[in-house]
Parts: sequence; C-alpha cells; structure tokens
Amino acid sequence: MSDLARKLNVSKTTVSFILNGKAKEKRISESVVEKVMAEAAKLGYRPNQFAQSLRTGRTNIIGLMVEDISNPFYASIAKLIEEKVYQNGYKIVYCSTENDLKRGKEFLTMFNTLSVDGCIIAPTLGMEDDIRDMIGKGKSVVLFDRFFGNDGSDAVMVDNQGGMYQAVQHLADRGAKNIALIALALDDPEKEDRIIGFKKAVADLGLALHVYAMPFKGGYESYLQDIGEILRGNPALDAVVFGTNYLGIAGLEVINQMGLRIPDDIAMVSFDDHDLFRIHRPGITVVAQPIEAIAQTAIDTLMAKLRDPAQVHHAGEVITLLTSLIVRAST
Amino acid sequence: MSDLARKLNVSKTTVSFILNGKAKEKRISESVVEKVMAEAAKLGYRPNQFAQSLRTGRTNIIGLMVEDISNPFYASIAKLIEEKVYQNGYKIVYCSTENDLKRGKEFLTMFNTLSVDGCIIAPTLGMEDDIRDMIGKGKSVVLFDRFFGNDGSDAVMVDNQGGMYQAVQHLADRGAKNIALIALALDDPEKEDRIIGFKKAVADLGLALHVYAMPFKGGYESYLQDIGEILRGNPALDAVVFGTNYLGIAGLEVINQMGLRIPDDIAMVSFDDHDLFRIHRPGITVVAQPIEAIAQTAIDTLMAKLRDPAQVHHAGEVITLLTSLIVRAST
DNA sequence: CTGAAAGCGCTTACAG
DNA sequence: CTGAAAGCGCTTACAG
Repeated sequence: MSDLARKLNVSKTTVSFILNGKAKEKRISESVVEKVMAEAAKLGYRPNQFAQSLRTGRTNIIGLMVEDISNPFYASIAKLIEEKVYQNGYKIVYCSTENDLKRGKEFLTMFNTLSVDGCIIAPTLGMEDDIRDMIGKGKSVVLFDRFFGNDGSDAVMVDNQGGMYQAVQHLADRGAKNIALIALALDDPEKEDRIIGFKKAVADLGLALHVYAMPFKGGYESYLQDIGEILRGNPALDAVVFGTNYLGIAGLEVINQMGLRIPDDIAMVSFDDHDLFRIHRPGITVVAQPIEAIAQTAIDTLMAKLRDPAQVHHAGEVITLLTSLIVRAST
Repeated sequence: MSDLARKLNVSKTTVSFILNGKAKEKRISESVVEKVMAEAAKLGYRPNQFAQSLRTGRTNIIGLMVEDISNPFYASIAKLIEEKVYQNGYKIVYCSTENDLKRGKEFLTMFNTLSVDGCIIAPTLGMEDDIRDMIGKGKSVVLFDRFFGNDGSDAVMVDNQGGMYQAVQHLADRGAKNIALIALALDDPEKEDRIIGFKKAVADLGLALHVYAMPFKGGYESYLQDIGEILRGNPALDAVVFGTNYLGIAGLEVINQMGLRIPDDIAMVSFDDHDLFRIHRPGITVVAQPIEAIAQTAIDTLMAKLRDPAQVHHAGEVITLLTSLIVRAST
C-alpha cells in the first residue's frame, strides 16, 4: 500500500479509504479514485489480511465444528456451508470433534486464538459453558444438530422427536408389533430427543418398549458387534429403527450377514438418508434431515449476526426444521 | 505481551524469547524464565497469531483443495489430514473445486491472500501454471489424485493404470468377454491413467474395446441417464467397470432399476471403496485406494518441506501407492 | 478533499 | 544476560 501511495503521490490514508470503498463517504475526488483503482489493479495489489486483522480485530474466518467430517451427513452440510461462506467473502476452518469434549474444547481454543469472527458448531456434550463464554466475548455462534436448552445461544435444529414418532407410527401402520430403537445416547437417554420421540410413539400406540441406547464409539466394528448381539438376543423383534446413519449402515450389514430378509423377517428404518439406503435392494426407509435447509439457515443466521453486532447478545433463537419420512421397500 | 513484560519488569524481548522457547539459546536466566512462564500461564496468555504472522510471514495454516468435500473419498482423506495437521500445530482451510478451473484459481488466490504456509491440492485441469507460480514463490505444495507430469511438483499418486489393469484381468478370469469402462475424462481420454490401464489390459487379453469417457457433470441425475443409455444401448456387455465411486453408485442404481442381475446378467467393478459397495447384496468388487497412506504420505511430504525450506524448490518427487482389488460377489 | 501519525501485537537485529 | 527500537502492513481519529 505504501508503494502504491508513493508512486501516485497520495497518502496511504487516501489509498486505504478508496480500496475499502469509502471514497464517497470520505469525499475523495473522482480523479484520485480512478488513478488509485487503476494502479491497484495494474499492480495486482492484495491487502495483507493479517495486517487488516491485526488492526481491525476482524478476520473473515468462520469456524466449523462437526462430529466427523467424513460422515456424509456432516460432509454434505460442510460442502453447502463452504459454498455459502465463500460467497460472503469468508473462509472456513473446520474440525471434527469425534464427540470428544477435550478435542472440542481444544478446537474452541483454536477458534479463539485464530480470532474467528463466528462459528457454526455441532457441539459435544459439556461445551455449554465454553460456548457461553464465546458468546459473552462477542463471538457470533450458531449451533446445529444439538443444543443446550434455552440458554441464549442460537441453534438450527431438526424435529428429532417428531421424525422418530413418524417412523414408529409408519412401522406400526405396516403391522410391526415389536419395534426396537438402536440409538446413540451420549447424554442421559431421557434427554435424547430421538429416544423421547420413540418412547412417546410406542406408548401412544400401546406397543412393547425396546430401547437400546449406545454410547458413542469410534469403531464401526464395535457397532457391528453390539447390534449383532441385540438382534440375535431378541428374535421377537419385527422392526428396528436406527438413530443415525452409521448405526443404520452397521445394522444393515448385520442384518444381511444374519441372512434376515427385509422387511419380511425384520423391517427397518434409519435416521439420515444415504446413498446406501437409496440404492440397496430393498431400499431402506429413512427419516431424512433437510440438509440444504440446515446449512442455509445456519449460514443466514450467522451472517445476520456478523452484519449486525447488536444481534450477538440477543436472546437465542432456536429454529426447528422438519424431517421427512422417505418410504422405501424396507418397510 | 506488553502487560506481561511490564508487570514482571522485563522487556518484551525477553518475554518473546522465553515464550518462543529460545530461552536457552539466548541464555536467559532460569529465574526470569520461570517467573515469565508462571505469569503467562496465570494470565492465560495466548499470542496473537495475526501479529505473529504479520511479523514472521508464517501463518501455520494449510490449504486443502479437493474436488468435492462431500465425496466420501475426499471426505475421508480430509478427515485424516485434518487430524495429522492439527497434531503438527497447523490449522486447515479447505475448499471444493467442483473440477472447475475458475473456482480452483480463485481458491488458489485465496490461499495466497491467506498466506498459507503450504497446501495439499487435488488439482483441476489447467492449474499447472498457477501451481508452479506458487512453488516458485516458495510455498510448499503437495499434489494428490492428479498431477501434471514431471514438472517439479511433489505428488502422491495411486497406480491408477495398474489398478484398472488388475480389475480387467480379474473380470476376464471370471469369463467376461465384453467389458465396458465408464470413466471420467476431464482431459484428453488418452491421458487418463484409468482409461490407459483399461485399454492396455483389454488389448493384452485380446478383448473387445468398450470405453465410454464422460465429462465431469455436477448432477448425479445426468450420470444416471448417460449410464442408462450406455447399458441399454449395449446389451452384449457382460461386465462394466466404473472409474469413480459416484459413477459406480449411479451405475449400480441404473443396473438395479433395469432389473439386471449382478453378476449373472452383468458383472461390475468400481474404483474407490464405499459403504454401499461393501454392504450391497451382492457386494460390489472394487479397486480400493489406500486412503490412509495417501493422507499420511501427503502430510509427511508437506511437513518435511515446511520444516526444511531448502526442500521447497527441490525437484518434485512423485510417490505412487498401490491400489488393492477387493473381490466381492459382483464378479 | 487529503495527509501525518499512532497503534494493532508481535519478532529480531543490534547494542551493551 | 537483557533491553530499546524498528518494522511487518494495515486502519482511522484527528487536523487542516
């Protein structure tokens, strides 16, 4: 910038004003604006983002924290968010928590050190306080996938209870009597919406209750084994609902290995759509999350906060999107 | 840092030396080191990365550019790279090119503006010159998935020709006579290794040549349609090889829709493993890429360059990893 | 309408 | 063994 200013015999101030689109506001003459713009273009001038950030405190970086970037659900969201974020002139730094509080906290620290302007977070359990701190420090934060009650943070959620209810209802309509739920419970199972929705539906319909709450485990193999034990130990089950796509995938693999026929021996529904569920013969009925809408809503909410800092401390708004039941041959 | 220095009655210089682990080198007394470290910990001091970057020109940021972060192949690589990068104290900024040169170049500019220390790139066609420029400017760059001949850039590749050859050989061993290849050809098909490997194998085995080179298209739907036309138009085909996972997925969907039985009516192999291919009944034989090794090699190569700047301008080394044929019921 | 100057928070060559 | 000072490349309050 100094070079530019010197070459054109104007001050850095003037150059900076012009380059930042404040020429009008600062009432800089047309002729100066033109020659500065022309020379900047000619020299291919690019502002040093670190100097800018150092000076302004803003970084144009957004942090994205998901459970696992290699999970198609999160990968699809990340792709959509990436797209929209770049359109707004921001960059995105991401990380996978693996549902590990320690990792999650480390990344939060990284976000702070990096001075991200805002972040979109699928939080792990136990991050409540740290996230509240961030918001308190004026960071814009939008949660998705999981949130901590009405504690003031904005969140984009999905109607997990309703989606699960609908799945059970659907299975019951098809004649299922003994429907099992195999779902993740990081927290107290009583607090997991998908489990709550399942129990409510089963109670309303007067069916037997079969809930298997699984802790999060890194390994796919352990899911295979656990699900295998559940299914082998409960031959009376005539339908099973899986609470996440990877449980559904593991479940499908187990069912196939056991030689059970879907849906005759056992009907099946999984949360989250997936190529596998669509293409498998028989196709697997799923409770699909509105991925596009989740990404769009999260970005819109974040951008609104970024544009209007007054919003940062506003009471949190929780937007709940609806799931859709995609019925296929597995039910 | 100034606060720290003032409070302890030492200079910023001393604090900086100590915090950067140069206490020994600068022969700073034990007692000063201790009190500085203690106070820094107490205050929860975190250096401002932007000031550091502004001063040193280093950013500890690595750019990761892939074709599509929501493609499981790239998502898995991204996950592994993410992990290893954080272990080394770097952050990672990523983007998806969609095989679009314009997008790719924009992101390259972004990497430059962001002053990434290095990047790992699955390049699009036409980025050769820009990448050479980056290397020329002293950036550490490692390519993977695709590279541009021996032009001096380091690359981690997979033996695409060999993997494809093996797939054809395997199909021929199982009695296939009319094997089709449906593969992406961004470039001249004559330059695509997977196509070359296929042609070589077919020629060596004296089989008929059926190659369908497809341009990259955003839409899954268009692949469904194109593949449908190919398969319907060539009933004599008894086997088909798909050049990427998403072509394989689309192909499988088409084959199922057409009611063809695998492998009796048509045998099938796809490049890249995928949950779908493993769990589908029948399981789909694949040419699997060594994802873990690709990620590890790319990171190791990049970190070596980052640690030893002398390496940056060294003649490029191309590391070629082997694929593995995972035989399942589709062949 | 335009500019001189301070300062964001660091690192490091230089001096003692 | 330690410190004063320059400077990285910007932005912006202030002055004219």
